[in-house]
Amino acid sequence: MRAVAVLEIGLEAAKCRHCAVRDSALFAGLHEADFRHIHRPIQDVALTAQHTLYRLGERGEMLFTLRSGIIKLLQYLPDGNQRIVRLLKRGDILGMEILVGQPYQHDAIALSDCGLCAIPAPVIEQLGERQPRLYRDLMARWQQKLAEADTWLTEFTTGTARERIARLLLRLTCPDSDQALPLFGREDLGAMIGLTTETVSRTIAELRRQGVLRDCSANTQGCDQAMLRRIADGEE
Amino acid sequence: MRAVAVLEIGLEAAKCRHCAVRDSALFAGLHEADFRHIHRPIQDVALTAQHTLYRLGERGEMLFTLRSGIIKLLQYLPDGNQRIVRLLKRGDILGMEILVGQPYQHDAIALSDCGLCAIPAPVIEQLGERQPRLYRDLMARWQQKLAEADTWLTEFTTGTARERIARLLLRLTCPDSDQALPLFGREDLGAMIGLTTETVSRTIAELRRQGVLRDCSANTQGCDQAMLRRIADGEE
DNA sequence: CGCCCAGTTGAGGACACTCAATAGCGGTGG
DNA sequence: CCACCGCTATTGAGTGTCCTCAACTGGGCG
Repeated sequence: MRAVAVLEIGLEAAKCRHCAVRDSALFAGLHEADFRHIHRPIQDVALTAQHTLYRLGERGEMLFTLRSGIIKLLQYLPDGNQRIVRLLKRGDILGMEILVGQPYQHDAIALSDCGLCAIPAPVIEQLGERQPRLYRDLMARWQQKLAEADTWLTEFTTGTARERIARLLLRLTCPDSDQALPLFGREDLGAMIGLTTETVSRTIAELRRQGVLRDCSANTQGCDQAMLRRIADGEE
Repeated sequence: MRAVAVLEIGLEAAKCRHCAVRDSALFAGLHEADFRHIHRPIQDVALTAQHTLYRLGERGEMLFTLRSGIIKLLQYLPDGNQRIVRLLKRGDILGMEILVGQPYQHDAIALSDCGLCAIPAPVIEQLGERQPRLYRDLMARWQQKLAEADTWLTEFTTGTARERIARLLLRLTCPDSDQALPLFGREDLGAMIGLTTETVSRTIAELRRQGVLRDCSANTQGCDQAMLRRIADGEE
């Protein structure tokens, strides 16, 4: 399923100044004057759930800021199995590898409907010359992604299925900081923590029976965070 | 075991020009003139096997270039178990997180005797102002580490013990590109791929019985790379 | 010589995987 | 409107792999 659903709408760069995610986004540190030096269009992209933004190995010249929605980054094993190596959420950047001359390193697929900004790499390079601070921000982003990757590795590949799922649910809940969490497909959940869909399904069903999870709405679950934390730490 | 074995020898920065790993190291892109602007000492550090270079959570101001030896980066699970998230080899940089104001993110422990250069963070910042290219190199390094982390995740957390160990052995062999590979302790091997020491031991013993591995010298093994590759891909 | 540590091997059991059948939900077309 | 289809989630039974606990081996070193 290719990115047929990508809508492209040319935008004045000036709009970035008032972007909903400007503070958390790449341009947070820029001054008003800097925006005048953006000479190539930054495009608005809408990506519907299940569609692909880019594929592993493609050479592109765009990087993306995620304004809304959730995107998964996929890698593949020799045997064809796939593994989700990261989730991206509001404010995150995708495709930074373009800046250092590499092709995209993953398949990027929307888990929900998404809104993004597509930024041509040359724009970043131009801005970087006037505002070296942009490079520091970029380095900080890379470092953050690296730290996340390390945590992902330690948390989601060790311990029992029950522990891993508890950790995953906690991590999916935190961003909103309340107790609601959207449940993705069992297959996706499995691909994040290295378990089969059946095991994920069984474990989640059991958590529900024990009252740790409660149905809220269609795809949302309420959860007992304290209990999840105990399970995650192997105390239960 | 703290870094009691660290020997520090003040060096003239000028020596970096003739460093054994200069081409592959951080300063590869610098010109002769740039070296005159290094005003703080870059120190030579020797770290013996099993000793700690820095610990998770410490605030330091040094980053390090690894000239020789191998270093493991460790993270911990809530239950106290540890996981090796990355291996560093000749030419790699440790502690880059210092540059973006973070404390060290891992325990860094030598797997073999190591030689390093300790570079104060301010030196990088000074050089970066005259040579923006340094920032690009740093970004490329971060990206490379991130790609490695993703591969590590996909290769070493999926499939049977046999497959994972084959993949690990291949990855440990490749750097030297011949067929010799140093075998670390079983416990370390297990911490890299999420298996117990017993399972690692059993699997390696079996590979030896099948002739895929042969004893060479004390800690070195010869291996049948073609066979390992078949096993790694799940064909055997 | 005997201790200590790392690696090896064994037996038993728990856990997650595989294969397979069933249930629930939404959409489509008669 | 309802029957049918396809897809996902759930559940079950049986098996295999890996973990746990424990004993044994062999080399290095005091």
